[in-house]
Amino acid sequence: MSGGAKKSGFGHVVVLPRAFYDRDPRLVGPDLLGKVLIRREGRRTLAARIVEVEAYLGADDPAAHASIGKTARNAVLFGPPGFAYVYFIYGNHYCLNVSCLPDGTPGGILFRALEPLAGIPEMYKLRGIETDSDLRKLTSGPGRLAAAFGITRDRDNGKDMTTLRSDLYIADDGTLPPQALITKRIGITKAADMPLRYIVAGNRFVSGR
DNA sequence: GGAGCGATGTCCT
DNA sequence: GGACATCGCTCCG
Repeated sequence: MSGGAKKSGFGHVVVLPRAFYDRDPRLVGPDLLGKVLIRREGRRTLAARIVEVEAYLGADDPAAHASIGKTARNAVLFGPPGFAYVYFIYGNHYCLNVSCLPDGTPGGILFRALEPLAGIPEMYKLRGIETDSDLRKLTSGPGRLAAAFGITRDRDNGKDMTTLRSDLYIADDGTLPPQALITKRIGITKAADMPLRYIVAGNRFVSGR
């Protein structure tokens, strides 16, 4: 904004409130496109624009972790909205979700791709890849973006993402909502035809084709 | 540039 | 014991 430059590069940002997530994931998903995921990493700020997400529902969605009922692992999905659900997959990768719908009703949004905005050198460091390697591969894919933001289950699962007191939250920086496209979800075998993937039209950081 | 596949930890049956 | 909301490396065209 105007005046003195801020280290983060962001001026007026508004953290998305809990009510934003207290809705069906099929409404929350497209509304998250264009919003900004922010991590306070020590004195540094990591920020990236959300360009690809997927909705995961409850009992009616066989691909959703919540479809098997509440367990120790997926409990966050059954809790109140606006909390981070982080799980470990394929022995190598973490994936970040945010819970939706009121306490007792499961649902969430998986973050699949981001467009880096600030703290890019730190993201490369966290990914453990060369600083001059392809920027598109930095945060394009759920495992990649989690690594770039230093997200782990121990550190972040169950964290409130609706407050500045948290070191991981989502904000609106005033960018106009982008045009959204809806497609089938990626990388699943069950319920693979449900149109629950939301992407920013034409954005080069979107994963897949 | 695309298909094939191994690595690897955790959870649930 | 098998499945898994992935990634990056091969090998082939």
